[in-house]
Amino acid sequence: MARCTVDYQGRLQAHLPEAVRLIMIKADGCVAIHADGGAYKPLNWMNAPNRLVVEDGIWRVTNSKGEELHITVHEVLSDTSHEMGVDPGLRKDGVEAHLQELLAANPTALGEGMVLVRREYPTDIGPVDLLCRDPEGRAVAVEIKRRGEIDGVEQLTRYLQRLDRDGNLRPVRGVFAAQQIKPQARVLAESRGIRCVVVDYDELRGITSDELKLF
Amino acid sequence: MARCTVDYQGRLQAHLPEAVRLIMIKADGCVAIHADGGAYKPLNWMNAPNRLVVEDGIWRVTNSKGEELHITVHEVLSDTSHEMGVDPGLRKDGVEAHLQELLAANPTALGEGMVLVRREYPTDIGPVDLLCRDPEGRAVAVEIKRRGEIDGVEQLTRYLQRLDRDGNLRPVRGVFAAQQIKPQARVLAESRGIRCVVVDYDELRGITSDELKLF
DNA sequence: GTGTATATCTCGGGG
DNA sequence: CCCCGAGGTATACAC
Repeated sequence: MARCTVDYQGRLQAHLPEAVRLIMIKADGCVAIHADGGAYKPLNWMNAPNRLVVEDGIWRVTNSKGEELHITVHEVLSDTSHEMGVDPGLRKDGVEAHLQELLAANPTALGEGMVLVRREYPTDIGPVDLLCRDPEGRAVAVEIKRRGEIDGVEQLTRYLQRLDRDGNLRPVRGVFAAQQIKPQARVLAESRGIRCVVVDYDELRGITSDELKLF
Repeated sequence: MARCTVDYQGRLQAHLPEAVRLIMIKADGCVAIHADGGAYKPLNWMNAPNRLVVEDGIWRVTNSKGEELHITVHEVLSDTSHEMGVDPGLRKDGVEAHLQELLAANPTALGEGMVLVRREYPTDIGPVDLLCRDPEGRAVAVEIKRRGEIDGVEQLTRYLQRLDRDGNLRPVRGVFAAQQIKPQARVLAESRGIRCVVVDYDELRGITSDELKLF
């Protein structure tokens, strides 16, 4: 805890007038300067890897990209340090990757008789989440989101344009699959002939468990 | 500082096994749980506004959206508190808004004889950064970015489609202006007839200062 | 409140 | 190293 003034120069310029703040330095060397409010984002920071030099009450933090953080410490109110060891890390469930796994295992949730060709089907502008074939054997590109917004429709549109150049696939239809689809995104998708599918994560997980029980 | 176990349920599910971590609570009530590394982002957090109830060594943080953060505190290693007062706040320079100001003051940096019509020209899907007229009086929509990427080209494309419906403006040309333009973004822009302009922030600032000196 | 755009976004994965 | 995509994105601002 210290009364300090801070200047950052790098991707932009920023200045913090003198005030009392929390300065946090982690084991990897990263520095964060927190005010007493405003969510988890610090006012100023410098990520690892960096170099910290303290001289005449001024902390100069620099990195290889030429960014500089200068902390002028006017008064130290408290200075504590703790050994913490390695953190075992965070386990997450329910992100897009899981939705993709579940849909890859249950492509019929995207439409009657749908068959998976492959996940992360590559194009020269990035991979399509799923490439499938419908019952008539036509190619279907699937973009999966947790929350379906306009950006996702644009992304799928770019992939469709790309895939349509491939004679073995053309014509490629599009499916936009999400747990929730915003009205604007739905309008844009449907105006481009892209079918929207709302998927239920818990239901999908149930189907997969049921199948596992059956076999 | 505490040895703790953490569970979050809300927009996803997440679990943190027992370990020593820093638990930070700010004046606005927001909670952040930090490991000793990994930049400024906490492992888990709950933003303000929320409600914190401590009972039997379990901290239950809930908010109105139905998100829940449970911190099971096994051992408290240190517990400190500081009064900090109100922070005077951060001054920034060099973000997109400043680039927009500078280009609005110097539209000729976007092309010979370019004249500003207005900043933040409204459309029904959001405001265009700048609307200008070229020397022949034709409308030019300008999208400004610090770093020009594909999303920005898509954004400008949507605006151009919208603006082209207006008989007083049609046909509207597009200019994509950024301090740096990624190759993919340039290819996409130019394939859509959008002109790319790389602008130098410092040079632009210099021009503006020079003009101020002249008058 | 939704909708839109920005961010020193952060973070991770793949070439 | 850059590029690209996801994020409990957060944050600000307009409607």
